[in-house]
Amino acid sequence: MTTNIPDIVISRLPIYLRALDHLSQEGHEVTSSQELGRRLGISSAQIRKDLAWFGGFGKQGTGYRINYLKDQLRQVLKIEREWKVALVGAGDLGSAVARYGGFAERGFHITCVFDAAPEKIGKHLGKFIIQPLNELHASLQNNKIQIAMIAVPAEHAQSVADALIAGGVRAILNYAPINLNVPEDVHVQYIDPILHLQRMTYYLA
Amino acid sequence: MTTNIPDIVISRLPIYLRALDHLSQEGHEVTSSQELGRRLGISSAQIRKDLAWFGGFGKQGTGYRINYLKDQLRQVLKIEREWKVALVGAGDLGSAVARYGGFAERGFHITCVFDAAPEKIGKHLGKFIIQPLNELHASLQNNKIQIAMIAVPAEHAQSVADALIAGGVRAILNYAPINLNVPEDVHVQYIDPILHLQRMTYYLA
DNA sequence: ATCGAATTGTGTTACGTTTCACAATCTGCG
DNA sequence: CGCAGATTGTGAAACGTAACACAATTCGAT
Repeated sequence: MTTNIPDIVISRLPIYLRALDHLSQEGHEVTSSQELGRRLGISSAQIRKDLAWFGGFGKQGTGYRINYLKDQLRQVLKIEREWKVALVGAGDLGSAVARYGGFAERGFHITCVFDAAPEKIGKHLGKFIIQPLNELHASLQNNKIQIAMIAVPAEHAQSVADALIAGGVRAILNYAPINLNVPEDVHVQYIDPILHLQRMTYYLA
Repeated sequence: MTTNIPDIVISRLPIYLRALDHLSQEGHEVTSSQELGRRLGISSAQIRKDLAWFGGFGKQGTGYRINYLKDQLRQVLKIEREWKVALVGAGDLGSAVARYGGFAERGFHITCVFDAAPEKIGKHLGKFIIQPLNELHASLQNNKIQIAMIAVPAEHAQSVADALIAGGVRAILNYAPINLNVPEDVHVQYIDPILHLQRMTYYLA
């Protein structure tokens, strides 16, 4: 199967999964594309089309068994397994990220933390020991790390990204407010709250 | 001019603006759609089309004067002014948000901080005093606040959003991992790093 | 056993977005 | 001055995405 599934479809699957989790918690065992759509503000047709890329997960007349659908989506997204994650930057933002328990809870385990500042090296950040950047390459490779988060100042983000990629990282979550240039086979996602705010003010009076 | 500009166009303007800031800092005075596009991984045609929605900011043969274009974009996005922002939730995440200086730097001034926990009320968070939720409505209206950030647990996010909207908020930046149902005239943006990570694992081996 | 209400999966149509391609214009230089 | 090179703004074409609409199926009620 060489079908090329649109990235925009992939981007919605985690959202469906999140909604399915909530439905589970509320005691539901079965749901429908309509119910999901109502909750998410997405048309039921789109949800069905999205899921159809990966197979027929539902039953006509009945809908979708929530637990089954969750398992299937987790497999599609490859999050039924655990992932190791490197964190670069142990400043305010990096520290907050390292202390946040939500990543490990969801199977993303921070395994290494790096920082450039000599005075921080060797100190603990949560349960991690901060390593110097010159150990980055070796640590990434020893731990076979494919995912990294960047929480350094914008001016250093590109060189950090280059080093991460050289060390084998293929997915980057970038908290630095700058666009990264990366090879085609490397995936980058951006988190910049300012961008979101600036996008909304346009619509305000 | 009742032209309805696509939201996807609006969403790119802050990105252009960020890149223009970097170009300024590097000493450039003029740029072109090509140069911008190269930096951002966006086609030059798209950048020109996007900007053309708002007028001819460039000069044929020459390109765009960076400072002029920045000013124009800031006006379009309504970020040439200062905005007051309310923050709900003073837990780990809320505290990190409150302490982060980047918002004020960009004209988004956190003005009120709210939390449900009685033991936090009246304490300082950075330079803000944490207020109880029952003061939310009055404080929003007194301060004419239109923008809010939600940093409470998922299960309380919807009711907080409802209260914010009742108090006059029209733009919400939601850090809680849940979809919010809001009226048509209210804008919501989401920040959930887990979603970004789960979206990238699909492409990893 | 049959009916009716609910719901999926999907071919088709409608809509939205991006890219192409080029005339128009600008600048600097000989 | 007049030309070469660069670059914008934009109509038209190509591409991508979402919505529509319905046959097929399921299930519970009678």
